[in-house]
Amino acid sequence: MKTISCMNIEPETLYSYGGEKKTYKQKEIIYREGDHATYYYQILQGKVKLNSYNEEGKEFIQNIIGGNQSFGDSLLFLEKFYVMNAICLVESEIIRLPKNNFLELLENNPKISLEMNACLSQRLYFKAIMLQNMSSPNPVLRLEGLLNYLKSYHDGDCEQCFPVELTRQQIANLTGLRVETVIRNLKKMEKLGKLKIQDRKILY
DNA sequence: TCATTAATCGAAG
DNA sequence: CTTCGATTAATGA
Repeated sequence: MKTISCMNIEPETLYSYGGEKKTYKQKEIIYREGDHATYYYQILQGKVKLNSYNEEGKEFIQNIIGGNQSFGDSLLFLEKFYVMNAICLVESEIIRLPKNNFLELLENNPKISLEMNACLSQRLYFKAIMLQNMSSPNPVLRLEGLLNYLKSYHDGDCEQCFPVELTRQQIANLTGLRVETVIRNLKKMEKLGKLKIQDRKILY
């Protein structure tokens, strides 16, 4: 399984185009739903959550991303507004580059531009798979879909040693299930030998 | 030690 | 499946 390194531009390159490093505190909001997309963001360290809320006020997490990954970039080629919020789960170091500078960077660096295409394609691909799994009425399938998705970001090739660093609540918000349902089905999957649980840590 | 947050469980709808 | 209520474990001030 190939690791998704979506995207990882050399920090030096970003700086030379006017990128600036910024440290966000835990729970700090990077941008909100409805804001204009004006920056390209790349995480150096930390964890960022992309979420939105449904009409009942329940949180739905679109994704949780970590080091060396970018976000907010899919809208840089359009004149649209964000459809989700970006919030730091922990203190994070993030480089942000103004939209126009980013586009200029791509123009001058065909190689990076190509990577960008590959990156966006890969996201579309996994989004499609996620969508299928998440629309399943079977909770085990939803969980499996999410776990496969998360694992695709992971490097190792070993069986059942990929640690899922999410709380049960986050998994619930990611799959649209309730915490209890997540817990119960995770146990069911453990019995089926699909994953292991050690000290509450999920190994997939 | 007190308070808060996360994980679990059992029972009912 | 979800909701409710209650217990227990883990973490931090």
